[in-house]
Amino acid sequence: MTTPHSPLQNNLLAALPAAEYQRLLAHLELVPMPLGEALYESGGRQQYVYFPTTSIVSLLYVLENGSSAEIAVVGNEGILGISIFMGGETTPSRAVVQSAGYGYRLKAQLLKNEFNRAGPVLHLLLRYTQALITQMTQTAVCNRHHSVEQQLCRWLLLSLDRLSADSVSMTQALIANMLGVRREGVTEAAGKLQQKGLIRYSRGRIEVLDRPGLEQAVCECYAVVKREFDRLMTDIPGGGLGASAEPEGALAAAP
Amino acid sequence: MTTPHSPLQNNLLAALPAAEYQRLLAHLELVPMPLGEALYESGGRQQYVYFPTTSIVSLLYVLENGSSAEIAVVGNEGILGISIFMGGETTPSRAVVQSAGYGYRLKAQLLKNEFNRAGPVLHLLLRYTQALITQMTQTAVCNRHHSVEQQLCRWLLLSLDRLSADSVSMTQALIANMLGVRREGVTEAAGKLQQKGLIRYSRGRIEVLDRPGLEQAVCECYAVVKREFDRLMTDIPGGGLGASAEPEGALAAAP
DNA sequence: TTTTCTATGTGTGGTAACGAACATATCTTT
DNA sequence: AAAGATATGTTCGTTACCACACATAGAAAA
Repeated sequence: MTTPHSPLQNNLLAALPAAEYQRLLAHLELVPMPLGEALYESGGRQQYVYFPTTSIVSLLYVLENGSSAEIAVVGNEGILGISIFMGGETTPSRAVVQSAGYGYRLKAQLLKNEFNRAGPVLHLLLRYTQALITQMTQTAVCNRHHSVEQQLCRWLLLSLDRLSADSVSMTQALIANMLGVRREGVTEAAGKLQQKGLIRYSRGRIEVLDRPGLEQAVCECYAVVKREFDRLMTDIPGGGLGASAEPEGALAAAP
Repeated sequence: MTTPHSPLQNNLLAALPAAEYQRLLAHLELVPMPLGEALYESGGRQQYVYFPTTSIVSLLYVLENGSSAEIAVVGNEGILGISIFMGGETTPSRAVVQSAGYGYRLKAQLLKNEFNRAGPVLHLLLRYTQALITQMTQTAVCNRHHSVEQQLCRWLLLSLDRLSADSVSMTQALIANMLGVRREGVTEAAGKLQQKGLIRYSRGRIEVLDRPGLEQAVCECYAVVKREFDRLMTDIPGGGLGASAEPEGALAAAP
């Protein structure tokens, strides 16, 4: 059986005005994203940006001693490779596929050109980036103040939102790696959640049995992130920062 | 005695091409930034953006239970109010003056207008934002993996860099609030650093005695952040910092 | 001076997470 | 069915940080 794939499964692409979408469409390339694949390495130049549709990708920072910490999760709501348009070209973090699936990729230069038209694409990407920033900062806060159990809840809910599903394939060891904690810590936390009847766990598959219950158990960090994404990524003002459209200043960068 | 103030003490303003700087200059308003003042509240609409010159400002997230965590530090290298041009208008965090001093403020709408010209101001601000993102993500990593002592070192070095000084006025209680740890934890960590002869501490004043030693004691996080700031904020393609005094062109982006 | 803040140092006991080693369970392969 | 691999569960001693209480010491005010 073949699932029908469409770039519109990615919310950012789906939010583009028709003209911009049409311009990009021909250059979007469907690619499988197998578990564990590294889309970007720390400091590496990025040839493509990725728009996940059915996959989830983690932004990870790997310490010198080998341990790691997740900085953010990106799924069908977002894009990988923000440093392309932010101007830095690279970042010190890695991007690793955390849940296998598909996505579309686009040559970095093409996105840059589109961004430099200073139109709706720019505004959409910047709003997304701000939402991503919120996720990152909330990760910092959560790392400081909340228990492994709470963080597991947050991670689960954020991941499920990005998969539009109620179960995720992921071993406890992998999750521990993302959260930057011990595998045993995840086992213990997951055990507690299971006892409470919130999830069911079995060999690399987590099913959420009681989503409202999970949302009860999670720390405030989840809601903060979710609220910001909702606020920033819906109700996008008609393609203009503040003042109404003023194409006079639009620049540059020959398409 | 009157210290001479100039907007050029802020690196972002100093990096602007002459034309852009001239446009903004008349609207820049010198303001004192007293210790503890909140420039922005969580979720509050922001009327101004701020360019610190001799002050440092912390971006803080305050939890429901009242404890807090610092997300980033902004000094004379940066700007406060990135959500103005990113498009979200607000953020869930607060901005609190951590070290008293001065800065220049600018009406939010004026910066927005300048940003929307999609010229060098846009590129400069986005590069700065990317550097800030690195600081935020590294904070998340550091919170997860490093000791209070290491984090104190990082905090000290980042703050001193932003003050261009070798001492900072700050009680241990305040620092604890920033780092999101107990005051006693800071006392203990500071005591160790003092024993090692790296700093001298006395009633709200920290002097760095051995900066190389501090850089030895700090975790990798400091270097990662510093390196990114250096990389992104110097050698800006198409004008500004690091480049020769050639304010022309500037429209970057198209190689 | 003495008093009164405020800042810093210290001590005690509790807890969450850690590192390491090991036990059990389930899936895959032969 | 047996063997092997992988995933999960459990235990134990250790450590870093916590919360709370309280002691000391500078600075400022009386």
